[in-house]
Amino acid sequence: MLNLVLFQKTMSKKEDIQHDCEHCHARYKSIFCQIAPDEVKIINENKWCQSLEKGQQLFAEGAYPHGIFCVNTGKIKIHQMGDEGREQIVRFAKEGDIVGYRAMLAGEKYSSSATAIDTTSICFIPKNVILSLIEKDSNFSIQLIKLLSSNLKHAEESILHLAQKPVRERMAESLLFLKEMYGLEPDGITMSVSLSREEIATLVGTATETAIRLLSEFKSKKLVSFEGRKIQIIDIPGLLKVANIHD
Amino acid sequence: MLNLVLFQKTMSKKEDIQHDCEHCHARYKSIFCQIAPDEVKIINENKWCQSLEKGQQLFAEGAYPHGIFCVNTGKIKIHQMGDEGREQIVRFAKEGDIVGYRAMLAGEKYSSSATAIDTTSICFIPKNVILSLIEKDSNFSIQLIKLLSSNLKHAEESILHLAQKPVRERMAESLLFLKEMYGLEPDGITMSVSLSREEIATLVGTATETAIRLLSEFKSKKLVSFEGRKIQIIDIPGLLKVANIHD
DNA sequence: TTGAAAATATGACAAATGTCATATTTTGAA
DNA sequence: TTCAAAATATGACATTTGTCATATTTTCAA
Repeated sequence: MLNLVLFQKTMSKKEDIQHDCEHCHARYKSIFCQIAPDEVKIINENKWCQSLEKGQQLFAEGAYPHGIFCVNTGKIKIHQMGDEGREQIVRFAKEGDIVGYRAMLAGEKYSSSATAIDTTSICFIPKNVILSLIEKDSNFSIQLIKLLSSNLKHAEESILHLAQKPVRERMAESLLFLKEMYGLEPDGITMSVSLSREEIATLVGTATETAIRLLSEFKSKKLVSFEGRKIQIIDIPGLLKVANIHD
Repeated sequence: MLNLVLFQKTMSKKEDIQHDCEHCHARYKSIFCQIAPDEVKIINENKWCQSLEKGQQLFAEGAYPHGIFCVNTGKIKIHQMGDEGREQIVRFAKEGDIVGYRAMLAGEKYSSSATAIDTTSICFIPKNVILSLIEKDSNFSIQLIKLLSSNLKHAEESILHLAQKPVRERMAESLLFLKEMYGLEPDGITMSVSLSREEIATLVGTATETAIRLLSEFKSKKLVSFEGRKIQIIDIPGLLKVANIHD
């Protein structure tokens, strides 16, 4: 227990507010949506909340996981470092998503890093709490299994697309994906997520210059418009066509 | 039950031998290695064994899963169809591996197809048996979770490599991967798995001609040698170097 | 505000990879 | 065995994509 207290002290900052899991809006959207009230209470008593500024790292490749993170509000990117020191984004997380669970469940070091791409509030839930929940609640296990299955499906789709689709198609697809993932601002066209050209490039799997050129091309073709990092989705059918997505 | 009997009749062929799960060599290597004897009995009574010739398809993208397949002996490729009708291999399975579980657990249609790449013997285990096992045995759930985690880790590594490594590096890496996955023949150098150049290309994520050229290059550099589809691994340190793999 | 650093943009070019055409070899069925 | 079809191999070339150089713009701290 002493360890945990020390750990919490290290992680906490003055501004961090400890939320109440029972009424947590993020929990209803998460894998914890169906667990018993008793279990919610246990999580509530053992969890630890933390705020992250945009750009702040949650965990790093190679470190050992001590629990999982549940995103309360905000946006997280999961990324890996390639040979030439070039980052590759492999997944995103938003409200209700959990992060850092793959390595913890496998009992391995993190194979990816996680970094906030917006102001983010997360809760940390210690490993022993999760493991005992798996033991007690088979429905929770099924939620976890479905989550992993969904991630695996998306990852295998990415493999297919990286191997076979040209960069232009992947760029259009990535823009549509970001729109689905994080939605639009109240104006109905501006994407809620704001990424640098370099980050977009590492998501698409291309050079930063190529990403910039393609975005400019899409702008001139009136598929999107942008002012700096604020990107507006103008022509969804057009983007679907460029992405070579039909049905 | 009638449905199941009909299904089994459709799947079975005269030559198919019904193995005994209790002493199954493949089970010891599988996610079923730790389950209780009672559960083994239930699986044994409900499973159905089937033989597949090289090239025979086990299931197809878009179909609905009714259970999972456990590989007894042989080799299976998991592949997806791309836009231009080009196949992409996303995973392999061997003795003790289970196949077709991702879609079944997620309650979705298959997102990939599975095809034997060698004479293969598999056992089919109905969905209800697996689901009740998850419910009863949390240790089994953990095995499943670890399996999915491992697949996800490999998939995300593939994403990184497809996005960032040149084809030559990926080819060397794929050859080393196949050697690890399926091992070598008794001579200690010939790879046990036999794939067409086209299949190797769809694993590496490149054009068939490029795959052929790279293999010829590796042969001339004495990294490998081959006679048709029988590939010998000659220089492992050399291949590791070409693959840009260090530590 | 101002200036340096970072991010974005664009051109010119190089390199990697894919495509097409066409041999050559291998395979498998008649 | 024999022949046609499929697989493998190779050259020539086109295309895509990446790299490098260099502007231009934006950002942010002093």
